Amino acid sequence: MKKSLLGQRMKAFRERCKDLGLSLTYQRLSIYKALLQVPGHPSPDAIYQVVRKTYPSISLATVYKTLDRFEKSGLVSKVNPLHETARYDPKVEHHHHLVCTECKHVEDLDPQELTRPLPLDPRSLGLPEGRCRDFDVADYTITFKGVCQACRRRLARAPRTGAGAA
Amino acid sequence: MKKSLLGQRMKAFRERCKDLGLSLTYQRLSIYKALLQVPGHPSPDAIYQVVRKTYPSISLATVYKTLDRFEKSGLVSKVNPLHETARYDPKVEHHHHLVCTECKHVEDLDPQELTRPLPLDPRSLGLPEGRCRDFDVADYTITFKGVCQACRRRLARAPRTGAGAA
DNA sequence: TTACCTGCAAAGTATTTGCGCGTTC
DNA sequence: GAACGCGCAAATACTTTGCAGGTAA
Repeated sequence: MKKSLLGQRMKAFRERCKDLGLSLTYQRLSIYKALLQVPGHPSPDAIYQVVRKTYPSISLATVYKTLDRFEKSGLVSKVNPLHETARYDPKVEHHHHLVCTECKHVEDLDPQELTRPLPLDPRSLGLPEGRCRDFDVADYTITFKGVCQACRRRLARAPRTGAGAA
Repeated sequence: MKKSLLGQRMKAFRERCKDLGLSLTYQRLSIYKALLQVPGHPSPDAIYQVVRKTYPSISLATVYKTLDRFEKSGLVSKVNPLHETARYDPKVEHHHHLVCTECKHVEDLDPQELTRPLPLDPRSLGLPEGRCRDFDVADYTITFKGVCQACRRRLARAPRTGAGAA
């Protein structure tokens, strides 16, 4: 990442934090900077290892807490999973998933069910040439995120209370 | 799941195991059956809880080992993640991912980069009516799985040895 | 000054592993 | 009978939490 762009992003980050009422600490600044600089979507530990070089006293717990704070504030996104633990599916053929963001329930969706069929071959999906050259793409899956019927009903009865909801 | 279909699937499973040289134990049979019966893509623990009702002496470790074995044999698929630990991304806008199945490296792909643009609204993607009614879909992400350039090179130099590769 | 944030250490949860006994083939 | 698979318990990995002292605003 170019130095000027990095500076620009860091500046935007500072402002965003201010708006959100988040204190600007060197830990937060360096964690965010590491996230911008480390390619490939680092894990909390990977970020910790990077930040530690500059601030040896930082703790892994702080990195976890901070990333969680950032995510809840919409400053970063968690690549992962809608569900953190392993989940298995007896279906091994190419298919997509509907995941409930509330209860983590997962439903399968057969590609044939799509009324606007998509090509099976990921290359035909419009991946730019350059990316295909770098990345030998073998397969793709669409993950639809939403709220299932049961959860919608439950939420309607007992909606999220307080002003906490971002 | 209808009883007849279940029986049919179990039969196919037995045959598949035989072909693969996997011993047929009641643990494996009941774990696979639970996977077919429990909706929503159960976790190892959820499967354990189900199987335990019938075979109280089964251990959770066996469930883990068995599911792993099944996955490596192509009998089941892991819904999750290409990477088990948390991974963060500074980008919060709607975007897709390219994930290297070897090193777990993740790259972002902007929807605009697709030469064949897809609608932003997941409903326009051809989700069948019925599913939309049940599931209030808010968003979708495409995950392209493949092997990155660095890993391709590495594999070319030191290809997977032995007959283990399925 | 005061509320917010950090580091530490301990706890919690998820998953893996080594090993001796039991079962399948 | 030999190879394979199982249950147990301990180990490991990842993540969260409570609290006392430190820091930003």
